[in-house]
Amino acid sequence: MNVFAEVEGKVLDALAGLQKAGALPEGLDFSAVAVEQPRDPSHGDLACNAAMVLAKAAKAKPRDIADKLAAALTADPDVASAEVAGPGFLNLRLHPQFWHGVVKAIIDQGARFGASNVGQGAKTNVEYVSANPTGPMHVGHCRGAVFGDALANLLAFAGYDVTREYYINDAGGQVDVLARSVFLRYREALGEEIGEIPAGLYPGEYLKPVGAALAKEHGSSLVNMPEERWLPLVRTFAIEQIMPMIKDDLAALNIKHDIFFSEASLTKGSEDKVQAAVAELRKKGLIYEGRLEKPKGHDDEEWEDREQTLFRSTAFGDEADRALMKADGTYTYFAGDVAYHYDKLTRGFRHLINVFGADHIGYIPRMLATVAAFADGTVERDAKGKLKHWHTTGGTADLDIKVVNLVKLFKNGEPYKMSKRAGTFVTLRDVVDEVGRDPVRFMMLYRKELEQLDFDFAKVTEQSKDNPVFYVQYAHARAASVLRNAREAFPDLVFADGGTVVANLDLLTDAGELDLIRKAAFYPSLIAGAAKAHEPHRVAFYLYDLASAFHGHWTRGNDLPQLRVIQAGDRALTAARCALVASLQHVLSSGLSVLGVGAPEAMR
RNA sequence: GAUCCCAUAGCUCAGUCGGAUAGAGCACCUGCCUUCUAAGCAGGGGGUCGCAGGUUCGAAUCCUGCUGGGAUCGCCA
Repeated sequence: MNVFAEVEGKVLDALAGLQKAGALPEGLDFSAVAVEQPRDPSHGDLACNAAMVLAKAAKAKPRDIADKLAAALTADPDVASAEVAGPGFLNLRLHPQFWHGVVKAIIDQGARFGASNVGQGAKTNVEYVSANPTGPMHVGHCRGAVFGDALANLLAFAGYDVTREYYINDAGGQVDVLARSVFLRYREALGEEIGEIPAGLYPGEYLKPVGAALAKEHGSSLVNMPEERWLPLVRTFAIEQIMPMIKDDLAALNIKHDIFFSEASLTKGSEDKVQAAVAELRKKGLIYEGRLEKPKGHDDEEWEDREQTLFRSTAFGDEADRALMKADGTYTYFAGDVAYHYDKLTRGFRHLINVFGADHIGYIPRMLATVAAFADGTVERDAKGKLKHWHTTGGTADLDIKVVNLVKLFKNGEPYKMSKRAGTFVTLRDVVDEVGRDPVRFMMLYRKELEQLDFDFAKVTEQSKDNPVFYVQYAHARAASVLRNAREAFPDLVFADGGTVVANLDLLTDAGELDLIRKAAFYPSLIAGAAKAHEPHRVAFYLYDLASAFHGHWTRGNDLPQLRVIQAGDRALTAARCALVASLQHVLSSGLSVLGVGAPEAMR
């Protein structure tokens, strides 16, 4: 049940009626007609902009249209009043019974309340984390991981068919460095004195067990092999050892991907997927042999001007065409990504979402170009040819690139500097272990993803109203607590029977109670809007607002005992209020689960 | 050099598809605990939405040009 959609339906019906009666011309575009929550409660429960957006096309004054619309809507049994205000707003008030119906719907639908079908089951791929498999995850990966996961939850809840995917960069130079580092630890494990780890190799202690495991499996058989023989072997072994570490780190954040896609697999086996993808682009006339200009702003002594295989990404708003082959004849990283995205498209995904760190912003235009090229879509540009958005439109599939900004670490307000050398390198696991999964997840989402985020180790574990995580979880626990107490006061209290409310909700007459219902009723629209915009942070802010309204109403019961949920002498009223509290608890719990944050029954 | 992001209260930030008198938290001031969890709540002061134009019934929101802060640039992944 989405009250906004429902009331919008009433408005559209009324408009159609006016057209039939000749009060409005035929052929009007109603797509801009919207029903929304007015900011000022004195403007009613819901407001509609129909008269203003239709005035021009209908060649009528907004207030005249609004007057006719108001008259038509007043006839609706759910509508208590319809008033015209301001430049032509239509302010609607609905009967309490309508709002009571929302409580019934929430309890009836339970965890499904808020779920929608805006996604229409469209196959959607969310690629996130994709950290290099060279060691445990560090704190820098945290925000993208949580964001991607919450976005995937949100989209699934809104009716998209979501696949969570991780692209393993297991083919480039970095994994060769990993293999050499592990080989050193392998020799160490066999008793060799290896001394200081040479510059350019990974010094981390976490590679010691990997080296030891390698020694256990192969004994000393690799020691005298030439590097070209042991390297591929050790590389595969190391990645097989490290990916479980990464999966463990993700599990600590409650993150589980459906697919781990190996970059190396693109060129392994019988068919070369990179070649196939490039051939596809060539068919579209987007591959050519040519030269690139030397990049500016770099002291690049190794720059070599040569003819090379290029992808014409400038056709889609990129600032330069992009190389697909290195001088040594191997593919560039980008070529692999081209093939990877081609693969995603051939797997039938309609929507692709990539979560990038802010340090990869420069990579965005070429990825948009790649997907637009394969899917015959477009990348919107302004009059000067510059990129307007970070998503493609049209075609058989689209790509949206979400960029998460930096997280600045603090401890008690003091910047917490990370340094590998000083030993204050912070792993993701360190953070989760120190503050817990819920605070990490909630705080990472309590900010628009593109904004920088301050994360204070001390503040996020504070048990006070200054900590939004605690504040929202406390509201849920408080709801659970009052329901427990109500059952104690009335041991056989029943407010709902198998999802059907049996309490008499007509007893919910207090303005604060109705306001809480109105806020809860917004949840389905909030989910749909956040999902369409790919913005999970809206859910976090909504939950904070809802929690705040609940705490406020609760405390009013201090001064006005007649507002308290549990009324010792009045079983029917207690039951009705318990139904309201239970519905709020459902919404809080649902929103928290979209964010991947726990909803505790008690805070102690 | 080029490109991108950001700019809203003293601070940290929300602001739904362009909607009415721009919101919240912190901090500051004033109140509320023999009470269903005060781990909380209510009230108050605080604004040139960076600047200048434009679009329109209406702009924090869209367009153009500036200013300030941050990031990125490769045959690296």
